[in-house]
Amino acid sequence: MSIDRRSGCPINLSLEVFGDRWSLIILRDMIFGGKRHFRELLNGSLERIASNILADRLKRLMELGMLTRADDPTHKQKAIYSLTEMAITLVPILAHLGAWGRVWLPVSEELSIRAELLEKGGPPMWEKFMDELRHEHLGTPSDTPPDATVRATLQAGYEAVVARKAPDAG
Amino acid sequence: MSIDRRSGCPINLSLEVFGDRWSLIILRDMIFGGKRHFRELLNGSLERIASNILADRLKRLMELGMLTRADDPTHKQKAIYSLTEMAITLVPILAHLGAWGRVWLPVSEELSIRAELLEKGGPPMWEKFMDELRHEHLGTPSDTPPDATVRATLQAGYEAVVARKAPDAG
DNA sequence: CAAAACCGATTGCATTTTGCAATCAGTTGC
DNA sequence: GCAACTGATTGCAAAATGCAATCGGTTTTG
Repeated sequence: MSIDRRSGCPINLSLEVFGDRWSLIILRDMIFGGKRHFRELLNGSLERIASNILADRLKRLMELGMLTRADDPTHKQKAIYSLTEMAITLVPILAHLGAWGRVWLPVSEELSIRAELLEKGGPPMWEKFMDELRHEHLGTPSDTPPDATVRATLQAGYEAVVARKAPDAG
Repeated sequence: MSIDRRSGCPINLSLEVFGDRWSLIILRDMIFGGKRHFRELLNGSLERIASNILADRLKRLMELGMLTRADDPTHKQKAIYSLTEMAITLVPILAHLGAWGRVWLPVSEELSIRAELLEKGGPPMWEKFMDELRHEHLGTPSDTPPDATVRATLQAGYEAVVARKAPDAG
């Protein structure tokens, strides 16, 4: 379950951490979707992860130091998963990954608007986003009002595209 | 063999292209190691890829438009694999991946010096490297002398570390 | 206060992918 | 002519994945 260490190459070691089809999807949903609970990740992801794979990856990501798990005080069974600093610093990689995919792959418009905004925001926006994630997951202080967060900005962009594409829904 | 399209999310689509343990290793060896032939990739990689996996991934990467294959005029059996623009634009992602791995994972000193130099060089160095790769793989013009290439710079850094660690070898 | 919905998983099982070693037919160099 | 090398392919065991059903417990609902 832990890391292979086929070689000490940084790219290889990074791939051994998240070089699979699901680990980064889970982290994406936590980072951009704000998901913190098992069921949110299970039912919320577009790619329909299976529950045993999700359980396995959450365990693995915890062992690797990317996530921590805590009991939810409001519900005796609920677990809250938090990103560690190690996972939060993946933001620039996810931004690049999204930008690359947007250029070369058949992305859908509504799902790529976030990547576009994040790319245009550049490193300053990524830094701000990482600070927000540190506040949210690690409890560090922050003075960003809840409606001016990067996540809210990305979400607003997404909703604007959806509204434009289906103007007379409802 | 081709892409799954579990969703149109750019991050997901990117993962479906190289979200496995070997695809990026192969591209890494072509980009940083200058490998162009099957046997070079087979015997050259530190991680000891199996020949069937290598054949499978080369085929897959060609189908996805990341590589092209041409006959080597000097040897009727030899194939030369070339990066496409799609693959060359992975350089910034590989640079970030290496930088992240260097911070968080137990990298070896001699194998991470390249990542360190590439990180310190920043986007200007990445652009220069991509131009060199375009020259090497796509035949576009370039006026960089062969000894001043980014790859040569990275290689020199690697050899300096190796020499320092074993000063009286040979 | 019982039924229903929800909680984070776990189990069983079929399918797919991986990893490894051996091998292939053709080409080249000596 | 023969050994070494070329890009692969084959057979097979082991591991990972995908899917559906289920678990024991908690909370909400009528």
